[in-house]
Amino acid sequence: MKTRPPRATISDVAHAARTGKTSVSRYLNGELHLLSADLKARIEQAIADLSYRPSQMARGLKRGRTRLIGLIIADITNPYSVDVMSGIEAACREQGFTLLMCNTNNEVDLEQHYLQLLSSYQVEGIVVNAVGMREEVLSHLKQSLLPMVLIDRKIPDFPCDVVGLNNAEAAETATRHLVDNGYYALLFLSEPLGSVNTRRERLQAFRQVMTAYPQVQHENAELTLQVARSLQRINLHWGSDIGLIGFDELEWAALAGVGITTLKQPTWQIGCSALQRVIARIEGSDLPIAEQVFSGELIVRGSSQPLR
Amino acid sequence: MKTRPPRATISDVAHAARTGKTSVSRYLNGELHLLSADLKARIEQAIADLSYRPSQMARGLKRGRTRLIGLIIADITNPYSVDVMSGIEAACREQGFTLLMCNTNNEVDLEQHYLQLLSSYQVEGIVVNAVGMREEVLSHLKQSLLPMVLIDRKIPDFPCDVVGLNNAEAAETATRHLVDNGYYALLFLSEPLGSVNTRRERLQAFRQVMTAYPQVQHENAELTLQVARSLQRINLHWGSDIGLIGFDELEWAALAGVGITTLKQPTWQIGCSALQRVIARIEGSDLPIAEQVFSGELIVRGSSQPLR
DNA sequence: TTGTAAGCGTTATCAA
DNA sequence: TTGATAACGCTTACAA
Repeated sequence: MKTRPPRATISDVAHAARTGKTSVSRYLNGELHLLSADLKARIEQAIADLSYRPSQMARGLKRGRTRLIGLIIADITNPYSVDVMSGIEAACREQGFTLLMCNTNNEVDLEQHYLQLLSSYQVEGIVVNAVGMREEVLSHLKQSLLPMVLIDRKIPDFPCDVVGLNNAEAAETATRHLVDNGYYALLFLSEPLGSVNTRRERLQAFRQVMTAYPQVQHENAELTLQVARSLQRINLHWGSDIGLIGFDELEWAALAGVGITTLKQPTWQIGCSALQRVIARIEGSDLPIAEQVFSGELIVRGSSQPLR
Repeated sequence: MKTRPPRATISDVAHAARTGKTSVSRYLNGELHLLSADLKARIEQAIADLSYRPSQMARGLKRGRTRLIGLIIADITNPYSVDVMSGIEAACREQGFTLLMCNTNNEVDLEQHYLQLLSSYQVEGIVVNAVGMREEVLSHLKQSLLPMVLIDRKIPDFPCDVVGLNNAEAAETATRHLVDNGYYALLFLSEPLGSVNTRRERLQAFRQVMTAYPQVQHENAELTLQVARSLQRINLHWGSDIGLIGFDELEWAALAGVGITTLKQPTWQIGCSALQRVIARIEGSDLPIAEQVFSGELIVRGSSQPLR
């Protein structure tokens, strides 16, 4: 059993600098105008000598501000989430906050667990990356009274700031692209719609565009066996003259066959904005609850160019 | 400016249950045998009524144990890192620890920043996923006196527990596979070797295997312009009869062309073991510093099957 | 079986 | 300009 040396405390510093804790605290909090040059120097020296770092635990306890922000992610292995995370992380750093990341692995119990956990560490706000999160899980979040911002997905009947993609615009862009490229039958694939706003918005835009092109067959399918049936109904044989556009850019999209056309989301930007919004709430902003959407970008590759 | 209701404290609970803080604390810490059934019930009720959650800040301050573990990752967008992270996260949860994840983005300054940050939150130990981390950065870590475990990569001249892949075995497997499949000229590609043990170990195993096959041409190259030169020297034209094996399994490996053969690392397992090792150190284990290696698995796809 | 009081490392109040 | 001193919410001797 080895035992590590205890950290230096503010009292140690005060003692080494032959002064009181108050002055050291002032030094730490930038109230330098209250300190004589001499005292300032002594404190500086003592801190260096003891390589003292203030305890955020004690600080948080006393001030009630922990400078901690919680991030709840449904699926940490999702590339979209990783990108968003990266944006949030950068924004946190810039604003002097620290991120407590939690991965719920799409499990309801974990969701609860982490929500309580974050609360017990007194995070000042949370960002929820709801991509892939099941609905019954999201509803738990409503209980939390913390400043909170959702990413990508809204929670039905729960007013909350949301930052995400302009789904309608993006779906419209993608749909028109296919039509313009001469495809004569379109299939819209989606996970079960449920009350997930992103899916509904994309589908609605798709249908809207379709009304302008009565000659183009179209169909909607949930990602189940129903897909096969729909393919059959629009008389399309998988593997021959079929186009493909996916939401979310993928690292390997250019490598798979002729390349897959994707609709790229400004993920980093989304993460960054979400964080700024939480911080605004933490600082007490009472702006009306809002939805902030960003435009996507269509990255055209071989999969949406008709074969000759 | 909205103001949120203050959290209930242990005193509030004690008051509501008509008892003292001590009993509530005992209840919270599972010392139930010391409480009468009646008192236990009152406390339970009060906690529920106030939806009280103990403050980990105060707890950590008092006990000196924060149940926090820091994770330093060089590149959060690296799929390998994400997998490892996932394993660590699961192990943390099981052991009742919470993870503070930090992404250094391969930047030296951030490394320093996060090291101090983790220390100021009094994490009880750290795991460093050094994949992609520059050497001069790793050396900063030596300063930390915390229980620490490295993943994948060692730090030169710094004795520390390491968990990772059995690089020699893996490189040997991959090399033999190529030879067995009839390739007659092998090229070993690597980032600059530097003093990075993983790269050196893999290269050494490669050379070792090569001594057994004098008829097979081979060459080593750093991932620079030198690659082109080496390709030329072994008289190989990129695009025709060339095989490929990559370290680390990739989600899309099967989708790219004929598929890319990869050497899959047991990433999750590695993360999990690393965490268990840190915890052992936290609990005071003074086992000798050790290196724990796992075997990789060769996932054979088209890229290592010779074209006819 | 229950409760009182001291103290963890900070910051805030107030007096010197 | 400085510095005691009292909290912050919890755990833990120690008493009762």
